[in-house]
Amino acid sequence: MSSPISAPYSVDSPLEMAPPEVRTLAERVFHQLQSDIVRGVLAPGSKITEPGLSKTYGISRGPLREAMRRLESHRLIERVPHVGARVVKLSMKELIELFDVREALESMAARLAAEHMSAEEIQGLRDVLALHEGQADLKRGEAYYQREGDLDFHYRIVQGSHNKMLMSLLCNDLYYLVRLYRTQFSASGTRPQRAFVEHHRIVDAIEAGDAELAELLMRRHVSASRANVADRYAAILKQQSSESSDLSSEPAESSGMPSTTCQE
Amino acid sequence: MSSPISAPYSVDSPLEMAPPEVRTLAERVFHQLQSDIVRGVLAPGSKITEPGLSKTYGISRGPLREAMRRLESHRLIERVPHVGARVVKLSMKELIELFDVREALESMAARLAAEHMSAEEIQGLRDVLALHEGQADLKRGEAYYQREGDLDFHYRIVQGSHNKMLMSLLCNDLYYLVRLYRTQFSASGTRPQRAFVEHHRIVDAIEAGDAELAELLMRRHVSASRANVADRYAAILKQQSSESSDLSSEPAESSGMPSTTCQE
DNA sequence: CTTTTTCTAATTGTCGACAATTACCCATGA
DNA sequence: TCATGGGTAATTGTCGACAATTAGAAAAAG
Repeated sequence: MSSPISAPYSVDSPLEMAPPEVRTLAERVFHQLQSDIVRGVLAPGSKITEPGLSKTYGISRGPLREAMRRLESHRLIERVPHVGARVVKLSMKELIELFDVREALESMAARLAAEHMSAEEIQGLRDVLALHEGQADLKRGEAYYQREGDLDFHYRIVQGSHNKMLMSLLCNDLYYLVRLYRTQFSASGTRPQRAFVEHHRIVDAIEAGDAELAELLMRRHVSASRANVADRYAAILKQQSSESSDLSSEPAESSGMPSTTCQE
Repeated sequence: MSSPISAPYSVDSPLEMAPPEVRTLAERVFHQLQSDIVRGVLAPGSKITEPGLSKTYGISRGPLREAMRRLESHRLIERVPHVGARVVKLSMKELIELFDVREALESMAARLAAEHMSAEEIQGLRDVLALHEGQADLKRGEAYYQREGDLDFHYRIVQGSHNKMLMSLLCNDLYYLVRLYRTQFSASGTRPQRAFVEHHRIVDAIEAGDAELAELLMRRHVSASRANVADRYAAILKQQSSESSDLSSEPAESSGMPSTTCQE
């Protein structure tokens, strides 16, 4: 059913990697749904119903509910008891918050990476960067490869931190959210080129073992990315409001469904 | 069944707060299990079986599995397909990692709290601190109230950050883990007194709106706490190894059950 | 006595059906 | 015309039973 998307690049990219061992139905449908949400097949804010998905994927509601529970804990869908679930739709405020958390966590990852990354890991990082730029030069596939390549870069640095707690938080909880928003707002203008430079500077700092510099550069890098995304979001929001002056982009407060409940 | 533990202090503590609205069986058993694990009723590393819990709590396996899924995503239990689940048991390395992540996240929370906390919230913080110290002076209940009070303090600062993503990560994912380890290693020596002082300094910085200072002080505070915990852990580990020289405290690598899988 | 193999029992994964709650539509009234 | 009430349909929550997989013990071979 879910044929693993054979990535056109083969530096064993951690993204879209064929799920290690999908031995249970619940896991399979979980990965399928995760992919569908992240790639925009299931639009943000759209309501998803158990009988519907049950028929769509041809499985019973049991495994499906487990998959949905996992999606909920990964913040990809939002559920309210006895009502239903819908694909998460980040408001601009929440998007900023996500990047703020990323800034704190990834700058820490960069510092640890500078301290703990092995020569092989650093070489792998450079390979990703080279591949990444090569495809960007070709100007083919536009922003797609750039986006995935960028995420690959961050992914590897987090892995290089050798901190499993950090890896779990960033790779499992936050990156899928980042990829979700990226289906909507891709980097624009001169941002990609500058991101390239920043990536190289970060790797240089890591290779030199300069933890402080790596941390600082990563902090700036994520911060710049946040500013870019905020601009894009504001622009789109402005465009939408000029078309129809409703405030449908902030359903968190008005509707009865809280976007993120802290005390459950 | 699970009578909400009526806390002896009543500044509407966010911990042990009666679950807002437990309308579904799965939620109830989730909170019950969460409490049992955190309080040590279910020992770390002990295996938990679905039929067993099903009989214990008198419910079917359906809601139970949902509760276990949620516990898994909150890192309180670890599951492997077709094998079973067991209560998480943090190794020293993982404990350090947890505190490292806390340091990055909570220092960020302190900075944001200094920027966004209202006068009422700050007053609430001071109340918690006063209550906290009053009970410590009484020397009654020993470390228990101190621990919960400390967590209350951190909890409120995170809330004061007004960053829902941060609140979710810290309050839902990490604090329960912190509480779990605290059932094993309570603060020792002169650490509680110094923690008091540090708490006050942090609140002072927040009240003064000094974001940078608040961030720095919180970073040091968590770092000091980590050092204390590491010492305690090492001491206990040494004691255990002198009793019986097996290496049972590091089951993550040897056994087939990985402690934290990043790419699932 | 050790090692391998097989078998049994227990546990997990999956399914379909029923009960409980909610949302929506329509009728009735002011 | 709008608000309010009830009723119906759909969705979610829960349960028990069956199938698939694994762990452990017992038995057989070396």
